[in-house]
Parts: sequence; C-alpha cells; structure tokens
Amino acid sequence: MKLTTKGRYAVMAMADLALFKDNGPTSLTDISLRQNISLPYLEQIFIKLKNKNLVKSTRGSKGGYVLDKSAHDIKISNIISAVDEEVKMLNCKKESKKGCNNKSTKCITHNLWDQLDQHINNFFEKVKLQDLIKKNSN
Amino acid sequence: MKLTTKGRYAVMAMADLALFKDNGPTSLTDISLRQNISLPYLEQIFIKLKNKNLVKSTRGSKGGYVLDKSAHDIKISNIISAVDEEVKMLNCKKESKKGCNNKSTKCITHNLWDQLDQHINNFFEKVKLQDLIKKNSN
DNA sequence: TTAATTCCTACTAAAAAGGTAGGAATTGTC
DNA sequence: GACAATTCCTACCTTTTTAGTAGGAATTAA
Repeated sequence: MKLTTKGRYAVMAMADLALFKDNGPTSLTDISLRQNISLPYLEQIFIKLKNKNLVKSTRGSKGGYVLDKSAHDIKISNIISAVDEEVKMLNCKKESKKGCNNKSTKCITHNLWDQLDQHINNFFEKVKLQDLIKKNSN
Repeated sequence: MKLTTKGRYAVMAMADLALFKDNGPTSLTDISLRQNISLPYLEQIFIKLKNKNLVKSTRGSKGGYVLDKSAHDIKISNIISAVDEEVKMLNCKKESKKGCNNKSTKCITHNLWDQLDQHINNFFEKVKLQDLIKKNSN
C-alpha cells in the first residue's frame, strides 16, 4: 500500500510553486531541477493540475506556472485528486442493495475499509499547502 | 492509492476463521466458497499467515486452519504485514545523513508522508480482529 | 485405498506505474 | 523576423506489481 509518484510529485511541485511564488511564473524546468523530477513527466502532471484550476499557466518564453489561489486555500486532497490518485481502500461495489463478493450482504471487512478510507481522506482534507512550507522551514 | 487484494483477502479470511472457530479447523475450501476467493490464491496467503504464527494448520482430511491466538490479540496490522503489504507512503531513502531526491536535504513533503504513514499504521494497530466480527453482527 | 486437505514451486496474463519521444503552438527578447 | 524558451499534446514504451493459475507432492481421517 503506497502512494504513487504522481501524487507525491504533484504535491512536491505545488509546494515548490508556493515557495517561489514571488518570482513570477515558475517554469517546469526549474521545478524539474530543484525537485529532481523528469520534465516531461512534470508536464503531464501540470496539465491535470491546470484542468482542476489549481494552477494558471503562461506560455512562451519567461512563461511558467503560478498557483491559482492562495496556499492557504489549497488542500492536499485537492492536489491528490487532481492527478487521479484516488484513495480507494474499498473494492466492494457501491450499489446500495447489492453486496460485495457477488453476495447479498456486505463483506465482513466492508466497514473496516470504509473507515480507513475516511481516515486517510480526513488527513488530506485537514492539511493545506501552506502547512507544508511552514513545516519545511523547521 | 489502494489496498491490494492480498491484504484485503487476508483480513477477510482471518475474520472468517474467527467467526467459525468453534467448528474445529476450517478448510480453505470453505473460506474460498464463503468469501469468494480463489482456493490456490488463499493457499499462498495462508502460508504467510502461518509463517507469522497467526494461524495453525492441520493437514490431511478434515484438516484446515485455526487461529493461533485469540481474536482479541490479533491486530489488523499483524495480518497486513504478514502478507507483505507494507504501508509505505514515504519513498525517500531512510539513510540518516543523505536526503531524499539525491539532494542533501529532506524533500519538501517528507514530513507529510511520514505523518500519513504513522496515521495509517496507527489505524491498523488500534483495530483488532475481534472488533471486526463484533461490527459485522450489527 | 481414497478423498480431502495442506504444502510447494513455477508460470502467466493483465494492469498499473513511471516514465520517454517527438513535435506543435505560443510568446518574450534580440 | 528569427530564435529560444516555454507550455501543450499524443503516442509509445519498459518495468514492476498484481492477481492469479497449473500441477503436483505430502499428509491424514475414514
């Protein structure tokens, strides 16, 4: 059970953007070098972040990305979900009347995974991008 | 980010064992039918559970598996880790002086993943097998 | 002896992860 | 107007992991 690089890189890159936000648009080349993430892979990630209105882009020379809102207003959960990293412990079908396992009842562990799911999502909801860059200065 | 079937199946199977523990050894065939998990796959899982002393086996006809300790004393974390499902959000190297990203410092998000890791492990540590079968009766 | 079981090793198909490759479109700067 | 730096876009690819299957050996109750 682990987080994929896509989710981790997205959060790292967003934190990088937040740290350097006063220098105008940040290019992916810069982020790539600072965070040690391949440039084309970053591009893919940023398309998604942009589609979810977490960042704004300016093209051409001297272009780059900026945060679309304050780091206070961006939750980690926003970032994770933007890059399609779903938190999904529960594999059972969500249909109301049908059970898991093709059986008619909920599987024994249904509630457990459901709670874990909430637990993790809760964590991501509580933490803001701003918390990350404060924490980093320690 | 998700739990694999191996972890989920292991917990389901252990819960099944706990529920039917008064009938003597439970065969994997029974668990397979009740929980809808392929028999050979279950076999692989139970080898691991046995190696970690979570279950005991008796071979031959009328054989099967029983819990090696009370359901009160088995934590979900024991089961998950027995089948090699590590909770590992952090990808950074653990070497004390070396940082993440091949850089000399910890990456911006290091503490975040570390906390998430603890958060999840905490959850698995708190819940006992017994809690699952109580909960199921609701 | 036979049927039911655990035990063991190897293989495999499908999916996901983690990218790379190649180029088009846009825009500031000389 | 050329060019360099950038975002944008689509396709491809390699490796690893997942989720099993296959085939049989060893054990034991009936």
